[in-house]
Amino acid sequence: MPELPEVAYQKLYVDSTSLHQKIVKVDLGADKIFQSPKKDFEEVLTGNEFVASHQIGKYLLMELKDKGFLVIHFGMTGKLDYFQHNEIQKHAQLTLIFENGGKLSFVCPRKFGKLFLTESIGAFRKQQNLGPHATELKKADFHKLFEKKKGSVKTALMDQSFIAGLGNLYVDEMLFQSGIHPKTKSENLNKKDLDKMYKNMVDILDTVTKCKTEGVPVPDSYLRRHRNEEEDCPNGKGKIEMIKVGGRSTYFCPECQEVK
DNA sequence: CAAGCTGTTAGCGC
DNA sequence: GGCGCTAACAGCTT
Repeated sequence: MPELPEVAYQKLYVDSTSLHQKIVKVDLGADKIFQSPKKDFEEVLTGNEFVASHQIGKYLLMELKDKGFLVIHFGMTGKLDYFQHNEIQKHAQLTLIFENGGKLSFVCPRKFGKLFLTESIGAFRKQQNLGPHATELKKADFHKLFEKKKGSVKTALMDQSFIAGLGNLYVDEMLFQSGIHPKTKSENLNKKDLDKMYKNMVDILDTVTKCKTEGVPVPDSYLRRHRNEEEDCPNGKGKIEMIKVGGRSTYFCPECQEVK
């Protein structure tokens, strides 16, 4: 589920289903999900209610009426499920039962997700060493960030302490749309490259979030739709190739994305 | 059946 | 300390 646009979608989902309802019961799943003792989650959440939610990068912070936040990191396969019936999904790791009979599960089959309790957003951001949220980053600050950055541009963009919210899929998309080879060294990027990357980052995150909430696919011009080796590049010439960068499968078009 | 996957972390080497 | 690489985590899909 989880890069910035998907988490933004989960935020809307939870805002529209689960705010301002008293939690009457808490069911807890696998130990490894919980970053504080499980009994703390039970104590803090029981009788409490969500009043708002916030997002930093790939983290969703649910603000509690009686102080603090429940923080969700979705891992690779986490998602929220709000329901009224009695069948709890198979891999639910946390289920909250509200006073009105509604229930909210954090479902996470691969158990790469994490749940935290924290007192403040600032403290949590610091603790996790999170960089600026990608869609709140100003153009000038984006340029500034790259002044001191070395190594491959793809690795830089994936680094959550550098910029929070980008992952494998949308970093590939940004670089594709910007015509930049993923192995390009950050120090070799010029002003124009950075301008393009910034514009495309904002565009892509915005467009994908909209598509997600409207339930429509992303544009066919997106690499996302053609992320297979040997597939034709949506720009017309070239075939998509796969290489490893920073240990992650990286798709790009050798015709559109030159090495610098 | 083996390999790959939207994410993160630890450990190693340079 | 920074950067690159690997393995590990766990379950489902191809």
